[in-house]
Amino acid sequence: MAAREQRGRLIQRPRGGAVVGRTTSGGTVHLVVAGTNQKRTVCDDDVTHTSNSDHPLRHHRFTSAPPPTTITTTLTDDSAANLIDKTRTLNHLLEIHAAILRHGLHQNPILNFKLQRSYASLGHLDHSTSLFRRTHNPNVFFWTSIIHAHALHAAHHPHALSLYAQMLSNADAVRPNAFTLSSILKSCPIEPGRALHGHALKMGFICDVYVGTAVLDVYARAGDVVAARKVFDEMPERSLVCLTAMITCYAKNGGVDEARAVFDGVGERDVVCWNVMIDGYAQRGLPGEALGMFRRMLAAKVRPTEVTFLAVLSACAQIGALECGSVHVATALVDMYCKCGSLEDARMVFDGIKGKDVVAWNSMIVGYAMHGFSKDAMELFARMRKLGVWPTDITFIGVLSACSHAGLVTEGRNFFKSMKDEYQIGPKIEHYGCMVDLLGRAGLLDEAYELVKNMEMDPDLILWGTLLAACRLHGRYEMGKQIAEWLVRSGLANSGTCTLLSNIYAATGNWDGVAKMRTLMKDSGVQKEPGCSSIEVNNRVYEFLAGDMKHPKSKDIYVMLEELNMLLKAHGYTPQTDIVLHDIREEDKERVLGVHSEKLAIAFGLISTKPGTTIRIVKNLRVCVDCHTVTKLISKITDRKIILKYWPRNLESVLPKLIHRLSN
DNA sequence: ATAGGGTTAG
Repeated sequence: MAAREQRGRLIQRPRGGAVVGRTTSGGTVHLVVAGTNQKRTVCDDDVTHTSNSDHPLRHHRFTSAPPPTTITTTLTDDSAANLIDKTRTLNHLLEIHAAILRHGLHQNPILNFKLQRSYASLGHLDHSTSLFRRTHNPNVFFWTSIIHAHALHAAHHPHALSLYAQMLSNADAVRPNAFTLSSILKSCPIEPGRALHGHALKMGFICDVYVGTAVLDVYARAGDVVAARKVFDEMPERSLVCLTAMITCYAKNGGVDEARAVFDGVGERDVVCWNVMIDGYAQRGLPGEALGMFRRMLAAKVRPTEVTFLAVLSACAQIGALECGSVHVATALVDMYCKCGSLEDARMVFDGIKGKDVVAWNSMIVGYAMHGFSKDAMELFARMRKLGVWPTDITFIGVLSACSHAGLVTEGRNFFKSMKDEYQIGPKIEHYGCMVDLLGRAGLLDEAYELVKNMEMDPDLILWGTLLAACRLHGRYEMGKQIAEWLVRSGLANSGTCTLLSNIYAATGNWDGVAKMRTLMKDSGVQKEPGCSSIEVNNRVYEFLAGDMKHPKSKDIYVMLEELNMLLKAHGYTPQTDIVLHDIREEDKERVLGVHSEKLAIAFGLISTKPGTTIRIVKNLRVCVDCHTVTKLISKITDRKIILKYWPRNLESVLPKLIHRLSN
């Protein structure tokens, strides 16, 4: 045992210091020892041999963690190989190893090989090396495998080089091939790397795309862009990995533009390729470009990894927007994409999060629910529960509003009940809000009103507003009028209440009431925030107010609107003029409706983006019924996906702001 | 029968 340890040290640090280089002369490869510049031959005795009888594992019994598979007494070469391939834990591997020794199968080089690889891949290089050391005359496969195992971690690179040197100078002189070369190149700094490049050229290995890429990478790591490019240019074929190595080389050595040029020429990009480009921009201090790339990556349906998040985080940090950990950042991104209406992008980021916490689940569930993807929200909730993640009150906001959007009254009632009974989460006013919305939308206004009256807390204006909106939706004007007038009388009303009451008056033809409300709103100073719709085109955010003429393309926008109007009417659309709060002529009402800010934004989106592009509008106020109908029709007529999102300004969070900032 | 290349901090 002591002798083996001593030999181990000897191999790691040969006489004179670490092996860092070697030279080629006339096709013969010699080893150069650092510091001495002496040539040295590693003798065969450096390789330890052990026999089955003295193996420490022979009588090993494992008591902790039962093995996943029972090892039968009839272990064969094939079944043993099979077991090794399926092994995922060290304990199980040790168990199999012991069984192999007990059955005398340890002579089988394939089994030994597989064991050695398994130990290495499970992160136990020590076991792997010790097994390799006990192997008689390892062939080129064994050598390549053990060298590769050492090449995977920078800490073991000197040892990998030492092993390579031993392989060359062994009595049996195992000759390296392209596989061996590509493995050892990973461990090489520029100096032995350059020599190996020469060797690869001489032996014709340089034509191998793996070797070529590894050589390119050696120069890239050393910052020799010219040499790397030369290797790249002379390669007979270029894989995605090779292209990525070239992009990395440029990106890391101050040539983002050159990197981008190569990147643009890549046909099918994978996540690593995108990561390199995103990180390249982030490292060059171009966070806007980095985030733009990230968005493009998501658009290309490439799922981000934690490396992506790191680069994106770095870009965000440069803008000074984020100061939190990576699950949090990823969740913030999910949230951001949900709020911007990009549910697919949000989902892509969500799926990439390792170790999702309940906040991450909540963001995605609420995101789906808020955009009417009730089924997805419910499915995600079920999956979350299956994985044992305990819901919070926010989860139920998502679940309940999903029920509300889908009209699932019974399910909603059950969730509301289970929230208290099963999960011990006391409903907050927001949950009552969801229930009122659910019942209200379903026309069950009396039940909704009862719920509000029996709440353990005082209803707020949002809750009343929900109920009032439902009253208007189902024509329950009397109930709505009573509630709203009471709110106005008790001085609780806000602009929303007044607007709704005006709506109700207008709907019932009570123009005196409408006029009274207008005066009241003016006098009491309750002001309606002007409706404003924004749209992002070519990385710029454009804002529109109702009847806006300030946009340079206003003329085109209005021409487009007129054309749309014609088509809409041909599709049977009639403007819902009853929502207009002015006692004016019918055609004037139509005119007022026709220039609502979201319609202008949509028209602008249609004339300034390519056919088929999704149009995303964010509006600060709720979208009126007419605009909702029109938007759905326009989407159908123009065959465009249109996302019209209500997002109040005062609730705007950091990330949507970030997007706006980046866009300006 | 058994092996290989590209992305991660200031």
